[in-house]
Amino acid sequence: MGTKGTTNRQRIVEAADRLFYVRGYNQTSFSDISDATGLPRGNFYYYFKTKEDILDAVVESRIDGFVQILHACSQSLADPRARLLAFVRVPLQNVDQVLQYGCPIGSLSTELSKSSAQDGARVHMTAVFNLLRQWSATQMVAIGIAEQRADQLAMDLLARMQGVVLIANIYMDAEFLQRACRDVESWLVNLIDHEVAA
Amino acid sequence: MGTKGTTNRQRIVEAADRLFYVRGYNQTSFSDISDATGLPRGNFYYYFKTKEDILDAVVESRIDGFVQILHACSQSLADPRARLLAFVRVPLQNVDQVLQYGCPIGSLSTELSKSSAQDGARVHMTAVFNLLRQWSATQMVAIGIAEQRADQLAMDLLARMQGVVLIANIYMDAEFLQRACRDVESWLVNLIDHEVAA
DNA sequence: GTAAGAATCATACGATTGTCCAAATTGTTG
DNA sequence: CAACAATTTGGACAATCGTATGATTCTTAC
Repeated sequence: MGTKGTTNRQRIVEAADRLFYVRGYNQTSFSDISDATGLPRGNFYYYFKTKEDILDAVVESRIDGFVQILHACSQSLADPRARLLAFVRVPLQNVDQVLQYGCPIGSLSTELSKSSAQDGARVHMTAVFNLLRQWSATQMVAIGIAEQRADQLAMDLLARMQGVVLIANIYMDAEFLQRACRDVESWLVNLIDHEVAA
Repeated sequence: MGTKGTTNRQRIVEAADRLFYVRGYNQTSFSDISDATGLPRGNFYYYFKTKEDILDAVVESRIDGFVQILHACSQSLADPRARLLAFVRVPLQNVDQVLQYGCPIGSLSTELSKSSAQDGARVHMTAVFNLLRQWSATQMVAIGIAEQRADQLAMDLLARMQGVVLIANIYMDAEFLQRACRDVESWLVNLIDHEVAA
């Protein structure tokens, strides 16, 4: 079978993934992907009918990546609290990228929420948020928080992290990123204690 | 003098302002602005040498708008606490726009933080954030919070609001927007009491 | 070894992009 | 009215965009 084929397809998706993050979706051209991969432009249309198909593949790839990461996190950490705290610390493990380009999910979702592309892209991208949202809520339920409340808190957690990353990106302020992440951590700890006690 | 000239220039800036918000900067073409204003494309280059100059004018216009709003807020509300609470409630007064297009400042800043445009645009756009940051910090200092701590809290406030608006936009969730804004409100109130007491 | 199909390549298309300019129009002043 | 500057206009520009196609190479099965 196409061992080389899937390789090339994967190279396209990987290059597009990074470019969509660094330069944005609309500002990434087929020439950019061509330059990044070394593959000629015409080859793309063998794997993808349109540019939005590449975006869909990138989103799907990101979802797969997160699924793997979250799965590995769930296996290496038994305590749901520890899992959530590890999740909060994710931005601190890619400080430079976060400061330069913001959150890969948040920035792309924001771009796609503009009324330029079809609704398909917007819907697909929110799937990534749904994944993180449901995973976070699941951990909270495991701690002992009611399901409905857990979903609320999961959205709050995503909102806080997105806000922190956005401001850190705007100001390219590493110090703020670290401090604010710690604040989210302690907020989460206090909140869990308080919620479970009730 | 150019009474008609400044009018046309203003019309361009106003149309660009809305289009940059609704469709994004990169996805707004000169044809779009031409269609929105009824002015021919060629006319833009009498007032602006480049597209980025239009962006600069839009940013300047937004700064002026915020300066006026904040000034009016400072005059109508004597209590700094009330001013901050009114600031937090701003997203609730433009719910539909926020849900559809997100925050005018945050989304545009995020777009410009990508490595497509020159640094000039990025720097100019952060000026809007600086305005809100300094104003918020000023209110907190007026309440009795130390200057350095007030700046930290101002950034936290901006981060929380940005996060709430971003998530509300992604999910187009009006209910979350209202609840989360109230949460930020109560966080702010509790925080002020706690900080001032110390 | 050769036919069939998958995969790769170079090239070209029409549309749109931001940019620019040389006339045409308007408005102001002597 | 004439002269001059300020403003407006429509079209043309090179470049790039996403898209598309026909030919070429590679892989595989019989």
